[in-house]
Amino acid sequence: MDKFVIKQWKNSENHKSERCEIKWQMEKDLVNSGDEGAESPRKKLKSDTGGGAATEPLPLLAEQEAVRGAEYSWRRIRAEGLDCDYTKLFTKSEADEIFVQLEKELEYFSGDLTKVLVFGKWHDIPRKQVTYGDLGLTYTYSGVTLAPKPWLPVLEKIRDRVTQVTGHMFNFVLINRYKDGSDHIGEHRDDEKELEPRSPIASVSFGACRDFIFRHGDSRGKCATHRLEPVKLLLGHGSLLLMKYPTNVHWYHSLPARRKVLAPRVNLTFRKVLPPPKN
DNA sequence: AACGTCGCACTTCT
DNA sequence: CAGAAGTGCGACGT
Repeated sequence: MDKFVIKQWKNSENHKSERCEIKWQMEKDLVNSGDEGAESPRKKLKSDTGGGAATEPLPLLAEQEAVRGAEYSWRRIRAEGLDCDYTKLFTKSEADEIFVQLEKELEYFSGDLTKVLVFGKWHDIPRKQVTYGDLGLTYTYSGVTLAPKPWLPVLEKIRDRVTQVTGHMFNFVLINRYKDGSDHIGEHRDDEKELEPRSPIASVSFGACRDFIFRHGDSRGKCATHRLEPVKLLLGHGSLLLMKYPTNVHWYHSLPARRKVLAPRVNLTFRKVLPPPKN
């Protein structure tokens, strides 16, 4: 399966580095991404000694324990107004297979749907994007309205696993593909008005392991009113990050550039989108 | 607010 | 240890 993944990747159009380097990185990413947990292994990342800190070692949450027994171990990520749970959703071999299938079957948006409107200016987004979900829903984001394509079996499989493990149902998924470490997404909150209020968002990742950073809204800028440390996670191959209310009220999140990452990552954020208002 | 890019200061790597 | 590379984050835009 690894060979298949690597072959698949070598046929991809987006890279400038040596093939052997890419192959090596891909192997490394896939090997490393299986069990890294939510906390960065890098020493510079603060452990929970300090102020707004974040992570405790793996207690199981009662309701999920009832559903899945000890099969999934969860890491709670907590800070003031931040409430997330992280677990490995798929085994490495399951995740490898799904990743190959996603790379083969997903059809990303092109043309106008690859741009966002900010301050009256159109920008190409530094990633690829597509939405799938129940037909009739729409999702509007920075000047672009995205209509979902119909569910694919592989997406239903992921969605159903998320439901099984979290007890939450989702009718929509926004998919972002980061071709390498230069692709990224800036700080934002998922506060679109067509999201069901207080519903959690389930973020499932495949491929390269990437840093993921939360910053408290009031800690940003020159006149910050709070001084909360950013909360930094690593999102690994086959992982699930469940972002629960009220995380998205006060915390911004981003996937920063990581120039040394050479392999692609595909991220799926499952959401509960309200049906369009009747007119 | 938006959410991207840019520039600069700082840190980490080699 | 010094220069290069990588990162964090505020400023800016319409």
